Amino acid sequence: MDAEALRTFVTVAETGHFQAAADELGISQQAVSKRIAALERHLGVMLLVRTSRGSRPSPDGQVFLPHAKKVLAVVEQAEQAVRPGSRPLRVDVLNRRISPAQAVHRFYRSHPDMELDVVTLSTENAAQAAHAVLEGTVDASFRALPADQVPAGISVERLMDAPLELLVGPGHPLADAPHVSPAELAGHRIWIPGIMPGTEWAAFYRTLSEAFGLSIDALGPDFGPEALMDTLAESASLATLVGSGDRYLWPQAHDLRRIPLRAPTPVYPHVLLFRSGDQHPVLTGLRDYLRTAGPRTPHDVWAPEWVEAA
Amino acid sequence: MDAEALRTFVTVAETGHFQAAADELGISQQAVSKRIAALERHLGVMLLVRTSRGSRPSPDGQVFLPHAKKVLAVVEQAEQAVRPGSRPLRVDVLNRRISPAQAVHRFYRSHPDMELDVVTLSTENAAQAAHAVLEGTVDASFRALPADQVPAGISVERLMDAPLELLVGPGHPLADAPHVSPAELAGHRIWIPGIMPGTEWAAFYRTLSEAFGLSIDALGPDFGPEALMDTLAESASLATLVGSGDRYLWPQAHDLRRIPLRAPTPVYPHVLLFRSGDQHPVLTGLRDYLRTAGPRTPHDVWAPEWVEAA
DNA sequence: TTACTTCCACAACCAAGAGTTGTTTCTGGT
DNA sequence: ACCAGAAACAACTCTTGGTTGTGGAAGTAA
Repeated sequence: MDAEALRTFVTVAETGHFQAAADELGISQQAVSKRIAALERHLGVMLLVRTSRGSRPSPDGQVFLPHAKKVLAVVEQAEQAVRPGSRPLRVDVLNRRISPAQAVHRFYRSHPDMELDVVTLSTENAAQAAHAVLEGTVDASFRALPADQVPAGISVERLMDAPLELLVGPGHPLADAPHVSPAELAGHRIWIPGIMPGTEWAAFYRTLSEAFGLSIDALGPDFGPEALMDTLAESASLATLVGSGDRYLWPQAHDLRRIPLRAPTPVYPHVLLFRSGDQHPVLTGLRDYLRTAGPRTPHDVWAPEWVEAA
Repeated sequence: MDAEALRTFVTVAETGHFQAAADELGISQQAVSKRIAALERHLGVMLLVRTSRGSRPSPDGQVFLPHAKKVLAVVEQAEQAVRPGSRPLRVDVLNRRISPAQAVHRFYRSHPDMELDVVTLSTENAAQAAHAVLEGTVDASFRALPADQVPAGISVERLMDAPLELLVGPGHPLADAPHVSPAELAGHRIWIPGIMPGTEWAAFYRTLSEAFGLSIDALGPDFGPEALMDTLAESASLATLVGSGDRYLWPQAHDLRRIPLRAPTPVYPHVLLFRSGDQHPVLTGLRDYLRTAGPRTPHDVWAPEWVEAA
């Protein structure tokens, strides 16, 4: 029992002619004849009375007609329920303060009709996030997934390189530097509490420290960004790294300084993961937006080799 | 969008395994895989999450699952609505007194579960009744249709030969004869009021009268069977012909006599018309019943040559 | 009647689809 | 490292649904 057969029967019943139904459906009269014959054979009853001036439903056809319409309506509802774009796009971000979340927010403000939800998966690492995308728990996820860990069925697009900035208190030796190079950071203590082993951002900071000979300290409990900033503000030697687009609320209150890194500029490569072939219009809209209207990446950037090339 | 595809999806969702669904549906695992893939391609979304321990519905699949079940239920209702046997069989008879109506009545009494309606079409003749059958207005009709007038799509089965009997009043010369041959009726006036030209029974009586040299008088208005019997009872010369199984209520009250015709026995050949391939169980039941348990036809019968042979 | 038109079914053909078996890949458990 | 289970992929066959061309039945007009 095929929906097209039912649609054909309904069309013939409504037009009264096989040829008219064929025109409406864009097929030949003979195809209509075959479809009707197959449907009648399947049901075991004659649905249409053929005359030399057209066709009309037989008594059984009159009984069947409303049922056929009902089936078509229910089928339409079923397709509508899962049509790509019928529900908001679910985008996963590591946390709501980092630059991808800000970019998604900008996208939403400029496209209010594009429905989306920003969620934060409690996944261990990028590979697990990729699985969540694959399973449909979320539709897309901003991660820094190593290129050789991209599972089948997942597409990646490196849409945002977030330049790193040094965050220091007013007593720090670099507090008034207009910018600083990664190599100049060697010897300074960089403290990033709360790094969880096995995550892709742990791997990012490890690769970064190895590339420039930095000492990045991940020890100590993570009491949250406020405690971190309190500590930074009072310390003359501690510093931390943040993304230039990250949204921290109170740096001004502590007189903290953001010092851009240059020559080269280390960037955190935010890669968008999504199901290959996903046709959700908000997904394509978001990708287009970030590709064109996203923040401009400076020249002379550094990123781990293991991320997918742009 | 095929019902089988939906059924496959529902089965996989319920069993959790492609192979289990394949077993349940009686197809191969690969066929299930193809059906699901085609459905997902049609809808544009992924419905099932494949793992190494089976499959479960994705978020979109969970949304789609109840819709799929709904479609299947509505399809089942639609098929049920026109399933052969789901409505009473409509059988047309010339009128409710003649022997086919009586036989159908006996069939119904011995098979109370076989639902049927006995109707009387106001059609002109057998050819029009055949059209009514073809169009589904009725499912079957007892007629005496000439073999060369059977339209395409109509099957015929000669199920009942109704022997004719002479109906006379007590004063008629043949009133006390145990039986009479058609040839002996030559010279007697046989009066059958209400014969309508163009009907197949008019043709029957014409053929009969020509075959045996009878004078069958069709003149005069038809005041109904009661008036006919009144007239017969009072006449010493008038006679009429009735089927042996016909049900006339008051012959005894008028002291009318039924004289069987023999050597040969003229029979009215009641042929059942029905749509070729009609699978209505009551139709097959009725045909079986009449073929086996119907009234026995005497030897040495006469019938018009133009009816279909048994 | 005879032609002509309309409407649908049938026949032959062709490409796409749906089924099959055999094989591969992936994953999780031992 | 190996093995077992699950689903996908590949190659093939055969059915199906589409096409074009044609034919038959019924109404219509000359």
